[in-house]
Amino acid sequence: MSDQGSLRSTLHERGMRMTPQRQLVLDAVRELGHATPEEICKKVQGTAATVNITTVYRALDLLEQLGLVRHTHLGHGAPTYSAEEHEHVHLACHRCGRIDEVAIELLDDLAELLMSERGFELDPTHLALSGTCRNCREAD
Amino acid sequence: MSDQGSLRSTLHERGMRMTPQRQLVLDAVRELGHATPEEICKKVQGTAATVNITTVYRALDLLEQLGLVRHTHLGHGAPTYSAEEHEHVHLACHRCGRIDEVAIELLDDLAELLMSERGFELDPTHLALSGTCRNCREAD
DNA sequence: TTAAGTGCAAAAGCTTTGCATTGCC
DNA sequence: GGCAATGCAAAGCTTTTGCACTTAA
Repeated sequence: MSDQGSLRSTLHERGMRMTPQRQLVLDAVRELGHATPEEICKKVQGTAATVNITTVYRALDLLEQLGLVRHTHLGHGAPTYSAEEHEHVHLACHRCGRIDEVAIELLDDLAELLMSERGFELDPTHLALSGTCRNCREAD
Repeated sequence: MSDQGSLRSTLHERGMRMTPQRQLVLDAVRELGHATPEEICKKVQGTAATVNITTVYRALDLLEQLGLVRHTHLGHGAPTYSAEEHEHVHLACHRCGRIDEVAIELLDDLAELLMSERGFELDPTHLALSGTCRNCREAD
């Protein structure tokens, strides 16, 4: 992952800057683990109350282009953003909504299979796997 | 899958009916493969122009409760609905948006692993796997 | 100076809700 | 008649867009 300095350079090459708002959004994403744009906005507004949710959306887009954050569809509703170093596969229970995480290596075999059979390069962190968690199954 | 008759009985037990609108929605879902509520609505309106999108949403909810259709999040934006017998795993290319399908058995090993390690019962049809398709990779 | 970045308001997409009307049983 | 189902309009929620103002290089 790029450090502060190289991030600034990357932005500078594109005629862009690391503004306080963008830094706050990045900090919030890193701190919150995975969070919706609105949650991120709330967090940011804890420090800088006037930051608008529009700016949060724009900052998230930019940070995603830069490869610093990514978003994941954990289930219905809003996507959640997480820092790039937060590399897990998400398991979303569609009964209770709980999100669990497993090591990304669990998908290695599948990824290889998809590549050899279809030429499809799997991005295992982008979407959650959906199903029923142990608790909910046992509650049946 | 239940046939016409048993479907009617199931509905009847709940004090509900198989209305023309619901039948049209079910037909449209089966015919279209996977389609958004709006696409389904357009299709239905080809036959019965006055059917409202509200009714489509309500019919889809009901048909999903009855296990006749299911919805899948193929990526950003609207979910797509497909008939229950339409059992594939979806591969969504996040570059070009193309949707490909692979046999569900490809996930058997993974499903078994998740069950034994986490007690998580995978529902492989609910969410698409995200990545980059061959065309887009070769276009690099 | 000037182009990027921001905030605000409004628009846009998707989905749900409230309510009066319709039509089966 | 009574209740489910429908259509319509309006509201709700998330996200995007347009635009004028601000600010850092």
